[in-house]
Order: sequence, then structure tokens, then C-alpha cells
Amino acid sequence: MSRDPAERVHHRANVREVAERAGVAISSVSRVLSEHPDVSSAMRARVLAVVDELGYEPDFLAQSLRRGSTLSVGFVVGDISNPVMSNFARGAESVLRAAGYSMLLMNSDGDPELDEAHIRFFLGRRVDGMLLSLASEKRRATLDLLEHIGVPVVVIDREVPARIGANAVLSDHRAGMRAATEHLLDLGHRRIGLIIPSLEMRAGRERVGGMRDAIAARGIADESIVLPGSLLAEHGEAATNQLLDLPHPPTAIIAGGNQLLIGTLRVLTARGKLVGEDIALVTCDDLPLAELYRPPIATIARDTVGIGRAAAQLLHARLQHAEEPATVILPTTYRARASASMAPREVAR
Amino acid sequence: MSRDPAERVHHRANVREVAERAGVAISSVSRVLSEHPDVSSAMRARVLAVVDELGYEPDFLAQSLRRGSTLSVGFVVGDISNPVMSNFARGAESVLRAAGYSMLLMNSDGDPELDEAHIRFFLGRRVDGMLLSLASEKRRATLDLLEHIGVPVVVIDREVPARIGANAVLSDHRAGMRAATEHLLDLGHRRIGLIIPSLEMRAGRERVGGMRDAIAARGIADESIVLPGSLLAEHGEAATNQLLDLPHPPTAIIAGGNQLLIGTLRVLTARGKLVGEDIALVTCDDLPLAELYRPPIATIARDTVGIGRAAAQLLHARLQHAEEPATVILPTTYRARASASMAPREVAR
DNA sequence: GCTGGAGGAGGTACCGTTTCCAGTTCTCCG
DNA sequence: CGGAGAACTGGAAACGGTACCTCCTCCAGC
Repeated sequence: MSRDPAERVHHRANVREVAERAGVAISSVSRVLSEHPDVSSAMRARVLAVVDELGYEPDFLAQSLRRGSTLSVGFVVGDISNPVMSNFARGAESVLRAAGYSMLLMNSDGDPELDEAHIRFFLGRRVDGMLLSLASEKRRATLDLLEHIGVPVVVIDREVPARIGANAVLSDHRAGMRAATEHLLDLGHRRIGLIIPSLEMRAGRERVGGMRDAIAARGIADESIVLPGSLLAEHGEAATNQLLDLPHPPTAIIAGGNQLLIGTLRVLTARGKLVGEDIALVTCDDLPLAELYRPPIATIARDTVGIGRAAAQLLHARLQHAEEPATVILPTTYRARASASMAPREVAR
Repeated sequence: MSRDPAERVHHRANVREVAERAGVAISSVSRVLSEHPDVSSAMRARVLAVVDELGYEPDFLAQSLRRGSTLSVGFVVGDISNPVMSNFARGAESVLRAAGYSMLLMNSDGDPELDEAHIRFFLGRRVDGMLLSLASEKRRATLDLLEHIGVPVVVIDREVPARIGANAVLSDHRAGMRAATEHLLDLGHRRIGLIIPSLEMRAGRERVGGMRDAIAARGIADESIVLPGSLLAEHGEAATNQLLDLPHPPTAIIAGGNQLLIGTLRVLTARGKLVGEDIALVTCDDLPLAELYRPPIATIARDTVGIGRAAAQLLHARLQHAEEPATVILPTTYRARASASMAPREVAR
């Protein structure tokens, strides 16, 4: 009767009912279920039998309220429909799930105010920790909020002041960009256009730094053009147009993001410029579009799923042993492909 | 002193402290905050002043426990790194957020057992409702579980028995596929290879149905070849190889998914087949790759973000007014592009 | 035989709310 | 002026657990 599956689902048994039916104290039920050592085997058997009979499962809310921990983690992402972000989420979720945590996801649309709103929201939801891909590294209000947040935070590919006490997972954008630039220089390019989302973000700064490192290492004049803007395809379009309209247009373009690449490709196609012939092209983050484009597009790749995993692992470690904040730097790899072609003769001065 | 921001964050005030400081009963504080009508304006002012002073915010866990509602929704997705899924999530999240709900996300990796595990997990977390992109429409255990689940469920692009009482958001795959097939037939194609994830899913069945509808409507012999398998790129590769190896290979291929398209493109490239010249190609879901490929790839498009939004709206409506389960069907649009090219003369018998 | 400690079980305060119930005051009407 | 009812307010019981504290029993050791 009480085994009727429908009833079992509709009327959730609670610990009191289990205790009554087993003829023991509520606290004993709790002890059995939390595997407290001081429990006789007779007691354990009796309680477990009733637990099984009633299909009892502890109420997670009540446990959370009492324990002060919700086993949940908030993840603020710029835009989950961006493949890089969704790979972060993919990696993070698998690690969190394995550790028994649930992942709450919110999009900020790149709006720092939404970042803050989401962080506060998560705080209200009593998350045990947060994974943040912040819209801004500099915004004062966000940083102040994070400083007093009270729960462990891991930032993904962002550089925040040490006072915040956050963990960070970073990509070594500099190394990949250096390799890409070296390749372009080897191919005879001198004027390289670099389109990036923003110099306010670590990724942008490191990429510019990597390119300039490579140029400086050759002791040649720096003829590169850096165009920061936004991470939207529109910026990719505008910047590409701008580059092509220069009196001496660059012979190579590096698109610093998958959306930027889309904008760049749109403009190159519209203006009849052939990738890998009229102009060399390199992008960041290896998506199917880069691999399958014809010609294939050279890429500065990184393991985005691995970054998400690393972030979640860092958070989990801190949640477990209250470890010190740490920073993990993960590699980027330059993948040379046909789009990174020789510079035209007459321009390779 | 008590306005020190650090202290405010670390020591969260509770309703009892507010009541004490304001010199009123706990229940009065609660009434003020929940905007109960029977509250004098003097009381309201006094309580609100203290609330402000202490920076009091009600504990969401305690509220949830008491109210029996968590204002959270679980979303089970096959793989969030798939752009279609992440667009679903994008759309759903924006609607849920606006309604004050949080979204818990889990990946099933297309494993029906993980679907079930996640559904149970969400149940344990006391979600108010669920959004499901199930790995299987047929699995008995999943359906039985859903039937007795006790919370509103919306399935996305899946067909489940009415007894489950779920809402559904469906895509009109049939119409888009019919239009695509008509276009290919107009271009002289007769042997069309259709690569789909599975016939066990509504999407697959409808797509096959749409293609056959279009062929039958012309009263011509059906020479199409349908290759179901999985939704992975590997199936796209294997199926494409299989099609090309036929004694009479198809002159047009329709890839029924973005991962399948990737596999198909890999094989076509490897085997030196030029898209839009040696073979016509159509894909499903309009991603940047399809738009920017050269030649651009014809697509059966749908508003994936809109689907996610619709699913969340359906769920929200049901959560609000306990409405009857409903089904929403959203359109697909065929976008003809250069990859859908004329059939070679000698094959157009 | 008494004491001390361990093993085991029960009782209950507490987590932080909401909400019902009861009680008080005040107003208005007959 | 008495009583009905409205307008407020306070107290306390939930919600469903956890964990501390207490108490009892039994056994070993002196």
C-alpha cells in the first residue's frame, strides 16, 4: 500500500515518519543515514529497512539550511551560445557533477552590471562557490563586491587583484600568439593587423604582448596594427574594413576570437579577398569553422573544455580543503594551416 | 559600525535580529517584507529602516523550505557544447532569469541513463520544473519516471506519450525538409542521401517524412537513401563515405545536424569532392560554418534561441497558472545557397 | 564494589522563514 | 454604551533536517 509508486512520489516521507515507523528516535535515523560511527548494526538494519520501504530521501533544502552548504556553484558566463563559453561550461559541469555539485548558469551578455546582479543573485541562492567569466576586469564595483563575497571564486581567463583572493585559470595567450607571429614573419609578413575584443582584458593584452615580443625578438620595425573594440562579429567586420582601407593594408590578419573571425570572413568574402592568397589569416580558438574552411584557417588553439574542468577542479579543491587561492596557466598551441600563406612579393619589403 | 560593509557581508542578519532591533515581532517583519495588507505604516517604516540598516535579506533556503518552492528549473541537455543546445540554453536562461528562476544545467552526453540520473538529481534539488532535451524518446524507464515526477516538464524537440503530461516545443522539421527537397528536385537531383542521427527521434522521422513527401508529391520514384546512426561527426564521416562508395552515389547530400555536417565536410574535402560542383549539400541549423563556407551551404534553419525561450515560457506559464500541458510548433526555414547546385547532367536521368 | 569510559540511543535546540491562531485595540453603528 | 468587526500585532507551530548534549548500560580495571 505504502509501496504504491505514485504515492511514494507524491507524498515524500520525512525523517519523523521513518523514525516512528522504525520505532526509534529521529536522531537515530539521521545518524544511520549520515553514517555516524556510534550506531548498532541492529539499529542500522531497522532504519534502513524502513527507509527502503518508504522510499525515504532526505530533503535537500532542509539539509542545506541546517548545514549551511548547498552543494551548488554559480557560473556567470558572457554568452553561453559562444562555443568557447559553452565548452567552459561543458568541462566545468562534468567535474562539478562528479563531485555532487549542481551548476547554476547565467549569461551576462558582456554587461558588467549584469555580472554583479548575477553574483548577488547567486549569493542569495547560497551557492558554495562561483565560476566567473567576468565582463570586465577593471570595474571597481565588481571587484569590491568580489572582495567581500565570502565564498570561493574562480575567474576564468581573467586577471583580478590579489586582494580579491580568487583562484584563476588562465590561458597562455602570449606563447601562442608569439608562435603565430613568428610563423607570419617567416612567411614574409611585416604589416600584421590584430583584431581583438579589448585591451581591458588580459587575453587582449597578452596577445598584443605576444605579437610584439615576436617582432621585437627579430629586431625589426614594428609595423603591426592593433584594433581593439568588442567581441562581436560587428567589430570584426568594421576592423577588417578599416584594415583593408589603409593606404598600406596589412598582408596578414589575426582575428582574436571566433565572433571576430566571422566578421572578418564576411568582409573578406564581400570584398572578394581570397584567404590564403590575397591575404593571410590566423584566428584564435579552434572551432569547426577554422578547420573546415577552405583553405583551413591557422589557429591559436587551446583546450577550452579543459579550462572549464580546471576551473571546477580548483573550486572543488578549495571547497574541500579550504586551500589557498591558486592560479593555473594552461597552454595555447599554434596550428599552422594553409590560410597562413606567404606574403605577396611586392609587399614583403 | 554595523554598516561596515565587511561585517554586513560576513554576518548575515536574520529576521529575528531585525525584529529585536525594531522592537517588533518576527511575524511582523515577515509581514512587512511580504507586503501583507494588514500592516500599519508606522510598523512598515520602522521595520524597513532596520532592514536597511542591517542590510537584511531573507535567506532563500529558509524561504524555499517553508514555501515548498525553490524558484529553480533543471535543464538536461545532451551536450551544451553543441551550438544548437547552447542556443536553447541561452534562450531559456534569459526567460527564466527574467521570471526570477535560476537554471541548473546538466549534460547527458546522449546517455538515457544519465538523463534519468539527472532528472532524479533535480528532483532531489527540489526544482520547480524541468526542461528536457532527452537522449531517448522511447526508453521505458525514463517515461515511467517522467509520468510520476510531480513537477511540470517541458520537452524540447521530443515527442513523448500524452500520459506523461509534458509540454513540448517542437520544430516543424517536415516543412523545412520538404522545401529543401523540392529545391534539390528542381535542380535535377534524384538520388539524395539523407544523413540523420536516428529514426528513434521525432526530428529524424519528420525529416525523412518531409523528404518523402516532397518526392511523392512529384509522383517520381523514390531514389533517396536514408542513413541513421548517431549525432556525432563520426557518423557523418562514415555515412558520407558509404554514400560516395555506392555504385550510383547520390548527387546531393543532406546532413541532418551540425556535427554530421562536420563529418561530411571532412570526408568530402579528403576525397576531393567540391561542394556545389561535384555534389550538392544541404545542412540543418544555420551556424556560421554554413553561412561562411565557400560556397555557402544551403540550410534548413530554425530559431534555436527562440525555441529555448518558448520552452521556458511554456514552463513558466505552467508554473504560474497551473495550465494544461500544451505543445508549441515553431517553423523551420529553408535557405537556398550555392552549395545546393545543379545536378550533373549525366546523372540527371 | 566502585569508578570511568565507551558505545549507543533519545531529546531537543537550532537553521531562518512563513503562516495560522489568538489576542488586543480601535472604530463604527445600532 | 455595548458589541461586531476590522485592523494590527505577537506567539508559536510548522518546514525537514542535523548535531549537540544528556542519559543509560555495560564492561574493564583497581
